[in-house]
Amino acid sequence: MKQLPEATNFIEQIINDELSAGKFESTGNKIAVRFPPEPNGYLHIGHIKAMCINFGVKDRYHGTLNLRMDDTNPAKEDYEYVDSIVEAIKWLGFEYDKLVFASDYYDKLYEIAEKYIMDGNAYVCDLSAEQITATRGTLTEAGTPSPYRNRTKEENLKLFREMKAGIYPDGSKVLRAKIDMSSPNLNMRDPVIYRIAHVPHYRTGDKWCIYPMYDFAHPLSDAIEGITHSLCSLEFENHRPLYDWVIEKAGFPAPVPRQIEFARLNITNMLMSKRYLKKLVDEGFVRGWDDPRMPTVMGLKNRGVPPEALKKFCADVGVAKAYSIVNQAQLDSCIRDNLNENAERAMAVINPLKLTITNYEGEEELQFEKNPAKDGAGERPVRFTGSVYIEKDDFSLDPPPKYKRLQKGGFVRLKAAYIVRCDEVITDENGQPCELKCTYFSETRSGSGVQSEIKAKGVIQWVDCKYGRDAEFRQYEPLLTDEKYPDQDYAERLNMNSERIFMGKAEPALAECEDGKAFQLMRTGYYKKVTETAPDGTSKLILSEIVSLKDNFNK
RNA sequence: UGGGGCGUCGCCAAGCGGUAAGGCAACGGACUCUGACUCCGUCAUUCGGGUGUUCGAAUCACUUCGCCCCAGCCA
Repeated sequence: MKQLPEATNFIEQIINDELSAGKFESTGNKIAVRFPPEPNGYLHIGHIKAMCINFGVKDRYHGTLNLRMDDTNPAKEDYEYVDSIVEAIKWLGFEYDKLVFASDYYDKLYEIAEKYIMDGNAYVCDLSAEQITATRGTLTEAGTPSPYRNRTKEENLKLFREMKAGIYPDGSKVLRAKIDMSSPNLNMRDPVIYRIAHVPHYRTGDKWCIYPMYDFAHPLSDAIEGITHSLCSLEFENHRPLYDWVIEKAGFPAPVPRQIEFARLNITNMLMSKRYLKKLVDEGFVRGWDDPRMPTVMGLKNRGVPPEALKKFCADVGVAKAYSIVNQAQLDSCIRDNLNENAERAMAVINPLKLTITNYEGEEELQFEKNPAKDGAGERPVRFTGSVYIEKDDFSLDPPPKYKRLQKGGFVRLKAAYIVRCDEVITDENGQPCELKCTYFSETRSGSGVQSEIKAKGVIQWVDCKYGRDAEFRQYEPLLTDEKYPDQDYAERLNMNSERIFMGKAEPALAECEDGKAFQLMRTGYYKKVTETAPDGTSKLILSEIVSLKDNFNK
């Protein structure tokens, strides 16, 4: 036996233990997992954790992973979602072995259901949904057996075939597993395993009018595919006895798949339930499932978050069984960390304030370092004419203690250019500064290496008035702080500006680079550049926020 | 109330009877043509509480408290 990989979480530890105990010797010690989303919505960051766990096991053990569409509820599922799921996984860079569908197994599942009937493990029940609920008992009281529980195999088989043939209306009959109506586990009290639904399925059309339930289809799909480990979230713990029962009664040979549960991902300020995400889309609070404010994979992608940052985040967060809510700061940190390495630096001002150098004439080309965090990133030219826009925040009429940027009579360095002194502040009718008149010191030219008497504590970014371009800045607020908020607060929060738009100035380099590229705007944050072309052919430069820079301005 | 789980630093999380890893956050300090980054340092005598077993416990036993999940013909 080859050496086992070092386990990075409790699931891998279990697998290692099983491997060393020889559990999978009969199947060549092959580990097989699956990722089983239901194609009824878009994948979100919570799914990324599940994928990291599953693909992680696949990679560590050189096993296989099936991407399985868990499509057993025709009322909710569609190709739109399967396409989006495949696209999301591809973007994340995960590679699965096979794309399969639970609906591929409908025939086999049906056969197994007939076997259950012949083995006396299932029966057709005529009780209504309400009656089934009423006779299921409570947490403390046993359920009462259905009057149809002891139908003969022949009768059950005939009825089940008739259900399949479509002669009964929706809800009139179901196939139930015959287990134990007094089990303390409600899932074992004769759960429904097949229901009638005269609803066309997006893949099988109207071939079927009876559909298997999750508790029946999922374990059997796992068994059919030879899955060794079926990893799912904590809420399925109560289903595990049923999972095992279903496979056992179907008669699959060992080794049989084992279900292992882990805690799902929660992040502060991030909505992680399909129900609410769908509400945001349906009620028009966002532009779609892939809106950059959405925690969906495609939303994150559009936001400009690198997939590697998401994987790093999942690795950092780990896998355990304890309920947890991770601070969003942890995600942001992973995103910044990645972008710090990979994003070029650029200058852009969101709230422009004009700064005119009174003693500068002509124009010149200066060099701007592309990325000081990355060796060999090099420099690129920036044009400078002595008339620039700076960020309003980078000037203060009434500077707090330790203020390092520009104030009247003070000095500051224009990044990659010169140190300037503010001589005069021109204010508007409200007393707000609208233009600064400054003096520059030629010996302080960036990169000149000249030692000057003139010193500046701060360095600020700027955009040249002549060469700068108009740009639209989009910044985002969390859509919701907690999905458990009552609906009232929820609506209020949605009404606040989750997307703020500013018109500002950006240096030409930003307009000229390729779309989708991430930049760090000096002192501001990481932004993704996109160009939007209007129907009339005019295009606008948009810089949308990925994550803001950490700032210690107030220390 | 029955059953199934979980409780280790502000937030995640290692630990598996031999004397509390790591990450995020925070806080000092250095560096800096980004108040970013980087770098150095600080940050659990204690593992929900109690009681036992043991030379020795976060790890075992008992007990107690708290939180989560389950009564869909959803997954």
